[in-house]
Amino acid sequence: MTRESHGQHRADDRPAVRRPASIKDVAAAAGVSPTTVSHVLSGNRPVNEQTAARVRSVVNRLGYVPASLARSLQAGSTSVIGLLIPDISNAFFAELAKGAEDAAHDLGYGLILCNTEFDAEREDSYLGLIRSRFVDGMVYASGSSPSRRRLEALMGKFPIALADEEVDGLERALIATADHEAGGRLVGEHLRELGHRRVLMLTGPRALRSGVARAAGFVRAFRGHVVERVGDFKEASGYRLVAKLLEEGGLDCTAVFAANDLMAFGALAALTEAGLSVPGDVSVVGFDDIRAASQINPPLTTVHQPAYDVGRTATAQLLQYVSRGEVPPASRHTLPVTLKVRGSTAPAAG
Amino acid sequence: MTRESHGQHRADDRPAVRRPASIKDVAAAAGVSPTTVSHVLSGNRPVNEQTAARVRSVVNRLGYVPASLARSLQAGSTSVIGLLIPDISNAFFAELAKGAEDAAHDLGYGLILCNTEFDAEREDSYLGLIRSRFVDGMVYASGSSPSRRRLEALMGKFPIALADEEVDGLERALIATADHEAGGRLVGEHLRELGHRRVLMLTGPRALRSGVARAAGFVRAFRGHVVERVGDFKEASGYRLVAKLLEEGGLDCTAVFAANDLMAFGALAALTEAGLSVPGDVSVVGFDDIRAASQINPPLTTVHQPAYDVGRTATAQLLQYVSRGEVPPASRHTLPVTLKVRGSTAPAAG
DNA sequence: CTAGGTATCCAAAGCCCTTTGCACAACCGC
DNA sequence: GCGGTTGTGCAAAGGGCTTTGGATACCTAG
Repeated sequence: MTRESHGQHRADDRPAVRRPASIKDVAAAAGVSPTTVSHVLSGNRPVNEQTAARVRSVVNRLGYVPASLARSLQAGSTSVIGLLIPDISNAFFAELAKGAEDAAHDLGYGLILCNTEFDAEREDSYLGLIRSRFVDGMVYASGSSPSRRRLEALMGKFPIALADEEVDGLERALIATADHEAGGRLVGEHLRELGHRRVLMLTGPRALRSGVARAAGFVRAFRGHVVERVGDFKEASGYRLVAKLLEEGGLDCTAVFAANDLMAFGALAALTEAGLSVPGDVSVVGFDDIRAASQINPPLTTVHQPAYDVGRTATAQLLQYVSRGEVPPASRHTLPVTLKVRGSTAPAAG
Repeated sequence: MTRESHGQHRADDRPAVRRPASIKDVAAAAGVSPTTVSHVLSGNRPVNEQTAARVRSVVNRLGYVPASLARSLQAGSTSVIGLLIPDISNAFFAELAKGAEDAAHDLGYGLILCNTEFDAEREDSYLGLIRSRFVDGMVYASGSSPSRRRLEALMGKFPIALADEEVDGLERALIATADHEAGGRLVGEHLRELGHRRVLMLTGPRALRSGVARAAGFVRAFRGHVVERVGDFKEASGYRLVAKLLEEGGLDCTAVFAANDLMAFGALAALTEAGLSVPGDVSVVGFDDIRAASQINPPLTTVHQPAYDVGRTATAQLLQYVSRGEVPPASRHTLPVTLKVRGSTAPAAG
């Protein structure tokens, strides 16, 4: 009992946060029932204009704002979705996030940022958001492979859209993705036309289908010798892989194709440090066309991915169904990519 | 008729989304009361191990996950906060967002991304999130000035933290910001030590307090002659201002200090085009240390801002109070900046 | 004068969960 | 045996909102 009174009202101590006005307070102050207040605010049923005016005035005076939580509970949906991405500080995902945010905001939805750092545990904790129905849906862009199984189970029960990502055996899914295979093909053709015959390809983790598609498209179009090294889409890994090869006695390739721009940056740095000139000695190609790609020296030849559109399309598609309480159907939206030829590629030396 | 059959048999069709199991369903299936289920799951009160096991098995079988919405309603808080920024595709804010997200996730909070594009209307709609108590707090990083007044009113009532942002006359606020003044000072000292005596300073709009602080710190430490030109933080303005001075008969300065990296890039381009060598003839310094700064040629000497830490600190501070249901006190956290000396600065010629 | 609107408003039933006060046994030491 | 623990589980009271089926009063028409 003493403990209770301690919490109740510590006389000389004002409460940490004053309880905000509820619909009951408004009703009482206006001399009507909560029902009427609700009707005035929502317009769901007609209310006598005089009464309505009185209610509105009280609402203003008390600064009443309906608790969206209660409304959501009653409505059975929150008007919030999640966006699951590995790394918001990667310009590609930032751009994608912007597209997703725009689409969500257009339809009055909020967007919860789920940054996973490719950490399976973190991803799971964020997927809890949808299982506990705190979000009405989820845009899933490139997660950690360990959770694929879990994702699969979720997709049947909850509205999920895949952005720039594919999942083996998940046919029944809503997917918006750039044309990775075509992107790889464009690079393959470009390097081939420049006379390159031996290329170092820095891929991402094999579990990510998008990366696999890029590599496949490239190999198919290039038709030369391809040395493959597996990285993790981070700048450091591009640097490390190339530096290691150089140490071990030479690259033995006239070009490097990195599966994303960040790794290309890393490769560029390693090459430059080793005294090699780009594109004089070695050509470098990236993928994504993040902003820095055109600002770096030399400007990076890369495949432009419509990151913004991918995010926007995936989200808009998802919401089209979520907002009607439906589970989205299987459908695929493949967005075109383009090759941006810049200064980092040149005809093969020799 | 055709339309309906298109949507599958509608008469006795299952609903679009099956109603998920509630605590009542679990209780009924396990032959206990909802109370007991709650206790089993929360551990708030001891439950007979045999009963608990039975409940847990039913929970698994039904795939029951408590509706976080109901829990939040009852608890009076949602464990979600908002992050309001102008542009997530700007690398600085993406980094800041990452810090904020990390801090939030560490404490089990979700983060709603509020991207405003400097649009006052959009900002207001997002501030509704906090007024309707859908978020427990808000990290506010650089909003549109029109809403300052509104922000001011909010700060008294709701938990809000300012990130890398200052507001005139808003003393009673929780603020985390980089030490802009010190950054300017570092640059001032650096150029002074290199023997520069006349410097062209490209500032940002005077309305932004952070830019003003940078300039003030610089002037104080440099103690030489400073020519000031006002830009707008964009690359083009850096180019334009320098090009114009060169046309009008010479720079008459041995160094340029731009208030951010983008303007420094512009300045660099203008100088190079005019046949001047950097840093041979003129030294150039930027501010922010965005990625491209180290990749440009020559690599840019600049002030590194801890964007990640600013986001993280602002959020962690906010949550420290929010998680206890308190309104955060006025406090200021100034984070240290560092000077990155790279290839764009050298001793003054002559 | 009554049947059938129409305009207004309210009571009560949820939405799904957690918390708290009790009830009921079974058991303890004295 | 008696007051007093422990262990175990339930009923009921919210938390703040929306929705829905009346209730009430007042009218209009037949």
